[in-house]
Amino acid sequence: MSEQTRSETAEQTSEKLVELAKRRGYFFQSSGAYGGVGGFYSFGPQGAALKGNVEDAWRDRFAVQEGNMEIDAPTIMPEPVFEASGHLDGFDDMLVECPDCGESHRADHVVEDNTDYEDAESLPIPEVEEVIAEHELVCPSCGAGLAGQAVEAFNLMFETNIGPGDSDPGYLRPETAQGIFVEFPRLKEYARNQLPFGVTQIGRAYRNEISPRRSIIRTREFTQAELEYFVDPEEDEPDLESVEDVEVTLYPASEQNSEDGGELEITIGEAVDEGIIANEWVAYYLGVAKPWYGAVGVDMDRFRFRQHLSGERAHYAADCWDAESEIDGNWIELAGFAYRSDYDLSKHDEYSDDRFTIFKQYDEPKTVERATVDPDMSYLGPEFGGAAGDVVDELETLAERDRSAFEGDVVEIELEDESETHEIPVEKTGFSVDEETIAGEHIVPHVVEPSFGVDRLVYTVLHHAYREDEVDGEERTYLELEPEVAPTFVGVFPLQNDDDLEAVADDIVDDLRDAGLSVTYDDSGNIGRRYRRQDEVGTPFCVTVDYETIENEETTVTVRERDTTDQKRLPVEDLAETLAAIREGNLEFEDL
RNA sequence: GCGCCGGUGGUCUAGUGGUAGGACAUGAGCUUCCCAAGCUCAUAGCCCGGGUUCAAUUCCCGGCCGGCGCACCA
Repeated sequence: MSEQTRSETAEQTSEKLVELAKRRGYFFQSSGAYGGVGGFYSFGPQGAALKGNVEDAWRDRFAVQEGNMEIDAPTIMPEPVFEASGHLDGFDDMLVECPDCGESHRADHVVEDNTDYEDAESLPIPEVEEVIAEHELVCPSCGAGLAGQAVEAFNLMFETNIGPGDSDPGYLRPETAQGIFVEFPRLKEYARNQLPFGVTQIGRAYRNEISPRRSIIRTREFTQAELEYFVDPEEDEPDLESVEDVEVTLYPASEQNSEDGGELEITIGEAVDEGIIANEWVAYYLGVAKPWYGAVGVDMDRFRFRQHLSGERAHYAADCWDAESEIDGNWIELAGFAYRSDYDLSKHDEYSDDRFTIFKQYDEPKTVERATVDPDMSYLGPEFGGAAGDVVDELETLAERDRSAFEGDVVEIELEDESETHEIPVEKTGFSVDEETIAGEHIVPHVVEPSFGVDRLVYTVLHHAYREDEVDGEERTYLELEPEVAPTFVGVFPLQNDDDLEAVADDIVDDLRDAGLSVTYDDSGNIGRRYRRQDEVGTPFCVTVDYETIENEETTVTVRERDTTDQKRLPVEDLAETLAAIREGNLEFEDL
C-alpha cells in the first residue's frame, strides 16, 4: 500500500469513526443547539461508559495496584497558586502579527532570537513593543518590519472571579497536577511523612487553546489522569526488575535529530543499561504503562515512546518521554512521563506559608557542636539603642563564622553602615559552644509525573478498534473493543417477538445485571439487525433466546461473539458466571 | 489569530431566487425459527444575523461551527 493510499484510508477511518461516534452516542460537539462551541465535546451514553471504564482501569493500575492514594481537588484555584506554579507567566503568550503576510508569531521568541534578551517573556508588553521598534525587528516569515505592530497577550488559562467583584481572581486549572502539589502539606501528613508515596487524580483540566482541532484530540476542556510520585532522590529507587523485560518501541531524541534515525525495539532493562532512558523512575513508569495501554485496547503496532527534544521540554522537566499513538498516519500524544525534580514543591514552598518538605530522619542522629550567643539585652539595649537588634544579628553571625572572636575579653563587631568597630564584653554576649543532636533534615521531595490524557486515549481506543469486514456477503462495521472497557458488555435478545421468549430474556437480563454486567435488551427488527447494532458499538457478546430455549428440558441460549460471529450454546444456569469470568479475563470464549 | 474549503431531517447526501428529494437510521404494524431481508404507514431538515429582492435554503456581507495549512500546544 502506498503512503498516499494509506493516509487516505486512514482519513476515511477517522471520518467514519467521528460519524459513528455522533450517531451511536460516543462523543459529539457540545451545545450544538446553540450553534456549537469550539473545543468542547460531550461524551454520550456509550462514550461516557467507555471513558469511565478506561478511568477505572487506570485507577486500578496506577492507584490501587501501585499502592497510591487518589484525591479529587477543585478545578478552580486562586491566582497565587498559578503565580507559584509559573503558569501565570509561562502560560502567557505574546503574539505579534505581521502587517504584510498576516502571520502571527510569538513576540518573545522574535525578541529572543534577534537580540541579547534571554527572557523576553518576563518583560511587560509595552517594553516588548519598544524593543521590537528599537531593534527594527522583522517578520521571521516574510521579512516585513514589525515595528509599531501591537503585541497582544494571550493566556491559555481560563480566568474567573472567586466571589463577587473582581478583586479575587481565580483560574481553571490547566493541569490536574497543581491540585495535588498544592495539597502536599496535608497529603504528606496523611502519608505519615514517609517517602516515597504517590497521589493520583483523575479530573478535568482547561486550556483556552488558540485553535482546538481534530475532534476530541485537542479540546479546551479535557480529562487527565495523573500520578505524582514523591521520592527521596537520594534513597528511593523504582522496582525496575518488575518491568525490565517489558519490550518497548522507543524514539529517542538522538534518533529524531539524526537524518536516518528510527525507532528502537528494546526492553526497558536494556534501555536503562544503555543510558537511552536516563531516569530510572521514568523508565519504570514506561514499563508499567506499555502493557496497560495494550490491555485497554491500544494497538501496540501503532504505539511508541518518544523522548522530548531539548527545546520542547517544559521549564521543570529534566527528562521527558511521551507515549504516542498513531492516528491517520500522525502521532498524537497520549501521556507524558516527566521527572519534575523538586521544581513544583520548591516553588510552592517559596510562595506559600506552608512547608512543602519532608523531615528525613537520619539513621543515626548526628551530634554537632554549635556556637551560639544569648546576649544580655539589658546591657546592649542602653548601649546601642535602636541598633541593638543589628548587634545581636551580627553577634549570631560571628559566632557561627568565627568562634575565636569570642576568645578574648571583648568581642569586636562592625555594623554594616558604620565604619567604626564596637567592643562588647564577652560575658555580655552569652557566648557558648554546645553539643546539639540533629535527628534529620527537611528535604524537598522530587516528583515523577506520569500524566495521561484520557480523551485522546478514548479516541485512540476507538480508532484502533474500528473494523470493517463481511459477514455472509454483507458489509459489517464493528468495534473490536476489549471486553474490560466496552461500554456495553452483552446484548440480550428474544429471537422473535413472542411473549414466552421475551419472558425468558427478561429474566436473563436481570441475572446478568445482578452479576454486575452492563446489559442491553433489544427486541426490534430481525435478529441480524440487532447483532449489527451491537457490533457497531463494540458490544463483545450477544445472548439470544430461541425456541430451543423454552422447548428443551435443559434451558440453553446461544451466545454470539462479536469479532468472529461464532455462536455457542450455553446453559442459562451458568451464563452470568461464565460471562463475568470472560470479562475479568479469566476465561476465553473460544475455550467454552 | 490568518488563509483556503465547507455547513440541507438523527446520519450521509441531491437540489433550487418562488421554503426541498433520496438513502440509511428511528417508531408503529405485518412478515420472519440466528446475522443490516421484504411490505405498509409515520416522525423528522435548509447554522445564525443583516443586506439585495415582490420573494433568500439559494446571491452578497458579518458571525458561529467544522476540515485542512500556518502559528500555538508550558
